[in-house]
This record gives sequence, C-alpha cells and structure tokens, in this order.
Amino acid sequence: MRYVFTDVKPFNLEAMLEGGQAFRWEREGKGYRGVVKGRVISVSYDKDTLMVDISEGNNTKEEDIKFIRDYFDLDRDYEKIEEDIKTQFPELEKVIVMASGNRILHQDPWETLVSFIISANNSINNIKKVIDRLSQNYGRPIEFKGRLYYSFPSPEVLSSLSEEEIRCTRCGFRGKYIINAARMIREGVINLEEIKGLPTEEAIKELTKIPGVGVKVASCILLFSYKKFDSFPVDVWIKRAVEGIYFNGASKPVKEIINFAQNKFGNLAGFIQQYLFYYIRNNKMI
DNA sequence: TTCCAGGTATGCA
DNA sequence: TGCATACCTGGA
Repeated sequence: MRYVFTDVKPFNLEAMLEGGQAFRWEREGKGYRGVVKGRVISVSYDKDTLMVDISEGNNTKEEDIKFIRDYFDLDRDYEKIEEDIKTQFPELEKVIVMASGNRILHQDPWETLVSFIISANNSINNIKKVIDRLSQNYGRPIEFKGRLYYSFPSPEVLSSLSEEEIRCTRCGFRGKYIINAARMIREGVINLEEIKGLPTEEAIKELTKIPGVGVKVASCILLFSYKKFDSFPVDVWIKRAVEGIYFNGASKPVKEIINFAQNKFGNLAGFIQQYLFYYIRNNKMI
C-alpha cells in the first residue's frame, strides 16, 4: 500500500534514520527501507512530499496513515521548534541549520530498550548487525516486494532463550542483559506501559532497575519511544559537544551535563540532543 | 597486535 | 559518593 504526505517540512530522512535513534533502516535507492512494529516500510522524500510504501497488514487505511504520521512525528511543528531553538539559543544556530529536518521518531519501547542495551560500549555498525541477527533468528518473517524481512522478536520469545542460544546474535556480554530484561517484562516486574505515564526522573529510576540499563540507555528509551522531550541522553559525543559549546572544552561529569541541559533547554532538551548528535557526528569537531 | 565503539556493573577507598 | 577497571565482538 502506498501513502503520500504533502507539505512535510522540515524533514531530513538521513538525519532521522541514520542519526543513531533507530537501527533498522537501510538505504534503498534515494530513500530508505526498514522494519517498524512488524511492518516493512519503504520511504522517500522529495520537494516537501513524503512517499511511503508499507507491507500488508490488518489495519485500515486510516490506521496506517495514523501509524505513519505517528512514527515520523508528522503532526509536530518542527519549523517552530527549530525557530525557537535558534532564537533562545543562538549559539546553536549552526547546529540547527546543519541538522534541520531531524525529528524524534516514535518507536516501540521494547525494541528501543533492547536496542540500547546492545548499544553499550558498541559501535553503531555492530549494533545494527546484532539487531538484524536477533530479528532474523527470533522474529517473525514478513514478505515485502518478493523479499523476506523479520519483525523484532517479542519479550516472550527472547525470555525463553539461554545465554548459549543468544550467542548466535554475537551480542557478547549483553546477552544475559537482554534475556533478563525479557523475563522482567514477561513476569511483570517491569511494566513498560506504566513507565510511560511516569515523570522523566521516576521513569529513569524504574528503567535502571533492569541490569544493563543505566541513565543513558533509560534516557534514550524515554526520548525515542515515550516522547519525553525533557530527557537528555548524554553519551561521549554529546558530552564532548556540550563541553565544547558551553564549558570552553573543560571536562564535566555526565551528571552535571544532564542537569545543565535540562535546566537550560527544558522541553527542547531532547530535540537539541538529537540535532547535536547528528551535527557533531558529521562535523568531527565543534 | 592494539585500540576503540551512543555504557554499565563491580570493587574499593 | 567517586573513581578505576573489565567487558563480547568486529573493524580500522
């Protein structure tokens, strides 16, 4: 099924899909192809128009459209967000100009949780490969345009694996964390739906009860699947960027950087984090 | 061969 | 509380 969305701007597929928030997208011609919540999606963007091909599902057209609008955050006014950031924080103007059209995707909490457990002390390239192998081995096959793709495996499936079995995904020391997280979800020790309703600080407390989940991973889940925009995940890149722009390059503890960003940026913090990440990863230095 | 990658857990002062 | 260190694996 094909859907066309007009007057979509600003919108930068590369920034969104290769910007480190989602790991299941690959370039396909001028666009991208990926698997989202059990559906295969092909997207391209040109002249303010977003074209989306999506694999067969049980949804109505209206539900599909809602699903796509929701995932790509099409109903949020990013022109205003970018304008607000440039006005309030002129020091970030070059960042926003360079990364314009980057949006926060609305991803599945479970998939985001596992993806960012895998991200610890890992490279983006390798994270993608491990997630692919997890899906191919334990996900559900989906046919699309004559090819097979695989959904992200459920907590039920992953909770039944042994550390020996999950080794085929080459996730390394993170295997035990993934299996344990799946069990905590299955047994109701952690309820991802309930966490969604908590304020950022409390949600981080809950999520970090899961071994393998620290403040950074928890913050990513909050930002990329719960739309908690005051969340500000700090990794080595963001740390370096904030220190460069605001502390004259002096090293600061992560805790201090989070507090600084949340106080200064408020509900724009999450967006700024995402623009900054894309900017610094593609500019080498500030 | 060695080092590093969207961090986290652990042990010790 | 704060700091150092180990950790699977793959690529440079």
